[in-house]
Amino acid sequence: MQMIMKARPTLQDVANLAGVSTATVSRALNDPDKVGQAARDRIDNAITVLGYTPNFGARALATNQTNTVGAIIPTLSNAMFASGIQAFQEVLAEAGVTLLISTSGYDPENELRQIKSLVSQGASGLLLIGNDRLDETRKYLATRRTPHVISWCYHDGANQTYVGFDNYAAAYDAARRVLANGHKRIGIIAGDCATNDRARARRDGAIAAVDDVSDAQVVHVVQAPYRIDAGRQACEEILNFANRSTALICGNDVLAAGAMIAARGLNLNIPDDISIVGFDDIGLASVVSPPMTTVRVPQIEMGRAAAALLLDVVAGKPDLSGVRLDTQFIERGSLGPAPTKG
Amino acid sequence: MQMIMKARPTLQDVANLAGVSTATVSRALNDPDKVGQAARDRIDNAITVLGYTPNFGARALATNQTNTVGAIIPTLSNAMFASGIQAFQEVLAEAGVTLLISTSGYDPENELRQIKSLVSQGASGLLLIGNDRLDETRKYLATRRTPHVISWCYHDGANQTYVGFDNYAAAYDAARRVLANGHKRIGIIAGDCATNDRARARRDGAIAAVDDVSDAQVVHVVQAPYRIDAGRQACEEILNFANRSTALICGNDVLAAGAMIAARGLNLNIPDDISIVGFDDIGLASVVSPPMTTVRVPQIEMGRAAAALLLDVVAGKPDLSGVRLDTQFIERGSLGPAPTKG
DNA sequence: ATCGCCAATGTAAGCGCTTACATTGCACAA
DNA sequence: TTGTGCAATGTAAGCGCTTACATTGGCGAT
Repeated sequence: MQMIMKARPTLQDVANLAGVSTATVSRALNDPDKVGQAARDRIDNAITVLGYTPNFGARALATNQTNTVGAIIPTLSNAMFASGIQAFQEVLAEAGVTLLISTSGYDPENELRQIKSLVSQGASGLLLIGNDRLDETRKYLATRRTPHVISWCYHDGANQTYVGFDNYAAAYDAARRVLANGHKRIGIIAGDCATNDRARARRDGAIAAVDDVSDAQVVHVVQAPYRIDAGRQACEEILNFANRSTALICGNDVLAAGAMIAARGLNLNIPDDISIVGFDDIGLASVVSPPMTTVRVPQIEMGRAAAALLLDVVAGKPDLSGVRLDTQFIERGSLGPAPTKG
Repeated sequence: MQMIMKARPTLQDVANLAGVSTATVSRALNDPDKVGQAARDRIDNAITVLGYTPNFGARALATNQTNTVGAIIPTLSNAMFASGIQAFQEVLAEAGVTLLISTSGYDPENELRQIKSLVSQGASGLLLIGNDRLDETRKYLATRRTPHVISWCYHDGANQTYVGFDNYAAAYDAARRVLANGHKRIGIIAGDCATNDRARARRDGAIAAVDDVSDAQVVHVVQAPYRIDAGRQACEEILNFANRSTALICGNDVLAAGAMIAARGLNLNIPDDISIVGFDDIGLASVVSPPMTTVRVPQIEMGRAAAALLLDVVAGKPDLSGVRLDTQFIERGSLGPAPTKG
């Protein structure tokens, strides 16, 4: 007895089994109302018997649409991106759109490469993070008229569709809160600013806030990649100076967590000896002790909004006004009044 | 003056501009050696002038391969998955393969739906997490002969390709270490076991270890979804009993972090009054205080290995033996000797 | 009984690419 | 000079699906 190894069944196979034409099967699949009850039943049956699944390529070719969008993010290792993307994907899935995902590792060249790859893989829209981008990338996007939305940041007026928040303003506000606690000597542990406009905006926002207060000053500004150990090391550097900062404003929670470890290592009490504030409010922030004061970023909401908007943009809806979300300063135990001079 | 809005250029357009046939252009793209220098130059030029990008659907249709694989994971919100997937994606990208991603939210029905969706979107291979799966899903995979690897767990002998670790054994080992510290009364905060074989294995492994020691016992076993607040609540429940556990073994670090908060809330000292151990060793574990004793899972390595193996499986390599990775018990401050009876 | 209309279905032409096979022409050997 | 062989290129047949257009037949109106 010979086992016939049939290849993946096609529309034609289904049509044959059901005794109808391929057109009818296609209609039964895409627009059931157009097909009679009897035929529909036979078709449904044939489909399950054969285990038929439509061929994506063929469909894409015939309809000229892929039902697929792509996202290029710096890294999934950052919890903030991960949960945002999670929300993003959920909304897409509800709309029957599939997500192609790729990471750039904060490298603009790599970002362009990934963009090209995803586009040629059929992404009909793109989610991009932040504003630091090669000119070539912008040109590519423009020439192709590739629909895209930019997230995790927000800017007015630019003819771009942003779904995000104002990193500068949020950092400015956070720094104000710190200053309101009487701190005069501020240290800043920024993220790696080279190819990261959000990190820059956060740093600059904080610096500006301090500069706006006459008797306060930024004593140290260092940069470190978003890793705990980097945060710790940066913090150790800063704290080893005489007359050190009484408050540390960090580029994100991971950095701040590293800083907290460093401070503890130096036998400093948080917040009595030194205050530390983070940014993002990832899960970790509320678990460390003391709980971390930070800036809550609406990751989930941002992901959802970005998906909704991208879907609109891809569908050619004319409204590309973007969405600006609010951040919230979350005060927890790691921020306290400036120590009174001993 | 009228602006002619040319549609996306096709191979044909490139061929016309370069004065060659489409076949030659296609060859120039896929197998440059087969094309003369002169023609190749003209083609390259035409491509950049036109801004040509190959049409994915057409290529997929013609070659019957998509260069795309899919991953269905429970959630990206869990740092462990996020960083594993990150590694997974990086390896794929190096191989020129694109990743379709989807989340199931630990729901088997949803998993099946997502699998079907990704397959029909052209995924030629799948990364799946764990072993809890609808029979229908297994059947679907088998009928279709959809290449797939299963990760985040490991089993011998089954004719499945696993890339992961033995959750049961790891939990058993962790519990042994706890017992070695003299603890006799053990509490277990397991993850949600209903549709999660890893959570079950971890719970059962820990229970078995305790059972294997004659004078120790499991005093409480509760389940909680992998969320900090759930972990805290579960812990509060457990600790409110008289004669409570002296050590808590948790289904993952997030749960353990919640437990630590609860313990602190009850004014218990960790580890003097109560020891707490987690599982996964996500970033958070080393940041909390005291630092968390946990089981390190080789997330990155697992992601990379899964990608490599999936690529092989898709390519039809016969060796589907799978990869078993080791976990490591990481002893930190949250585990201490059992308190001596006051 | 006839006609017209419309729902149900079929026919067949692509969609943009790859590739087996056919053709061309040039370098080299005899 | 005439073949030969081979690299370079062209021709054209699909890949599996959608869809505009054509066809069919049953029903109500006349």
